[in-house]
Amino acid sequence: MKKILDLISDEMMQAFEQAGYDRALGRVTLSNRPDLCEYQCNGAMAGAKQYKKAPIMIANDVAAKLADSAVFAKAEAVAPGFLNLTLKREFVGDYIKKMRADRKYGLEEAKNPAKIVLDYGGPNVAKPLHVGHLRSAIIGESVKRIARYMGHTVIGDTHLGDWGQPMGLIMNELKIRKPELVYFDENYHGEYPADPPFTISELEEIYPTASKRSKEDEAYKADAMACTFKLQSGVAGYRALWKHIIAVSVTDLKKIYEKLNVDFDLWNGESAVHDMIPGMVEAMKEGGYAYLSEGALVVDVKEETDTKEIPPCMILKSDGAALYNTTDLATIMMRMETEQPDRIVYVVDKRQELYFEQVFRCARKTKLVQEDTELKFLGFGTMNGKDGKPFKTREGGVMRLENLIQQINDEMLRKIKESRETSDEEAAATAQVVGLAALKYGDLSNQASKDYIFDIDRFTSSEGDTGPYILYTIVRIKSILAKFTENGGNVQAVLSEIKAPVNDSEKQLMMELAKYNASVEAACDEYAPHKICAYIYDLANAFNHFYHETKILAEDDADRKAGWIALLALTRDVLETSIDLLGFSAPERM
RNA sequence: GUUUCCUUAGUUAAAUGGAUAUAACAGCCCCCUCCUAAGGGGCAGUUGAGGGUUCGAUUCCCCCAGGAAACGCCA
Repeated sequence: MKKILDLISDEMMQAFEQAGYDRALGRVTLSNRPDLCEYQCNGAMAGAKQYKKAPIMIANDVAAKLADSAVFAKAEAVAPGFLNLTLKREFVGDYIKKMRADRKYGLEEAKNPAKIVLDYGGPNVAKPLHVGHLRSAIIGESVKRIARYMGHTVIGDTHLGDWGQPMGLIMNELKIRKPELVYFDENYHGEYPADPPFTISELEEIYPTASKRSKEDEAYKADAMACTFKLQSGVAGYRALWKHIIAVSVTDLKKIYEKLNVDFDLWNGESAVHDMIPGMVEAMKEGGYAYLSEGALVVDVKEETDTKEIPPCMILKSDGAALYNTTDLATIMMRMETEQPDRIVYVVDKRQELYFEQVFRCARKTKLVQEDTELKFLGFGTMNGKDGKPFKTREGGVMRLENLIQQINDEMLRKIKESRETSDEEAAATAQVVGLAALKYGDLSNQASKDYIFDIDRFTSSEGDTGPYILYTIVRIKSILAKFTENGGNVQAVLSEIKAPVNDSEKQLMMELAKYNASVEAACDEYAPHKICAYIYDLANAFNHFYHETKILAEDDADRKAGWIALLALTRDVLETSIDLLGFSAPERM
């Protein structure tokens, strides 16, 4: 279905053409002055020079052609040359009626669906998720859902950190604590136990302890490196132990991601590409791309158009070991082999932008990807505390994601109990649903690339531009529809009864609904979930305004009432589809 | 030091080069015999400084001030 703005523009362009002007001038935009008109066209001013004519004269010529337009109730030329437009009620009602009948509410899927690998999440094995992982998860999940809804094929890969030094540290510490474990007996050749020799909480305690000690104790560090080496070279006991670490961690990670309503198609870790590294490095050497510099193996990625110095991309450290770059490049290689994506998108902290620029250039130069494979860095800003500095616990430490979620839920629960009589059970369930919306909306409503301030009071408030406000609006609609059903009405039966709007707030609501397809499309093209947030906030506002001015269930005219019920159902459907794209949902009551 | 990004109301955030810069929160004032007042309506308050391009600049260019980040063996 065409976007409403395109339909309006078509009508305007035709008028420009009929009046003897370039039709390209007839592009219409949303009004900047809602007090004066609904839509506007500034083409007359743009064309003034070309036609050596006062803008107002051009605008008058065009307006004359629109006198009996089927689209515009009013099209007037205003000084210095604006064309102020008001839509016909029938035109708006008709558009919404068609939108209702459309499977995706008027949204057209992408003409060239792409296969996209989306790299987000980035958790590390044996380390609890902390607030730093939050944005990647939330933004990535939403980008994934939006792109899929637009018809693209998206593969979400968490790119687990499961291979490097941390693994060696854990194993070494474990060896010290429990040397009797069979995994450390290199003469053992039997089956290894199926149950892990540690719990997740032990694991989470072991890593920081080991990490700290390795910084103070050289011998300890050397032992840990030896463990890393044994793992990477395939010593059976170490591999078996490592598998336990992964299994225990991933189970725990999945639990928390589930709480966030985030899931991945692939749990490939850095380990998955380990075996590809030697071949890849060799190919880079043979291709004449990689050379030794200061002892390390690097690939130059400078380009003539650079305004800044881009350091070469390091492939191997001077001790010959692989590093982050190496695994990322190998991961690109693997993805190209297994998935052949058109696009690989990384949802990563924006501070890594230069690093990824190097990796992308290196991948391109060494032909790991095809020329038309798009590599996209989607950097996000930091979540800050109220002091404007990166978010910390009161003690100054890193806050675990679990605790953050719990804080939001507790606050939500407190608010629910304060405002309404409910059973403890229902209140707790509602608090979870609304809490997640508060958290996600609070994050996603900001431009991903910007830093933002995490403010629990603001996010959980139902006043203003917040998740709870959106949910409350949906719940209100559901409540009316439920009452309608209770009184013997049938919502399904009246869905197609949408009519031309009879009052202003109804028309406003319809015009907001009509922007749905354009909003989702823009959000997808620009990887910008915040555009969907802005859209549903406007829509919720338009609905609440309409709600206050209109007594829906008390309406005597059955026809009119049916139309309103249909409008409500559509509003609910659009809102619920939208929040699903953002990665949260609404309760039945709150 | 070099480079990049940012600077909008008291605060947090919006605005393909268009009119009187848009909202929210906080502040002040109204509205529940009425479908959830977790709502609605109203008042007041803003583009860091200076140049330039343009009929028109928050937006593009230059410069200054303030902030953040990145800058080869961490990820």
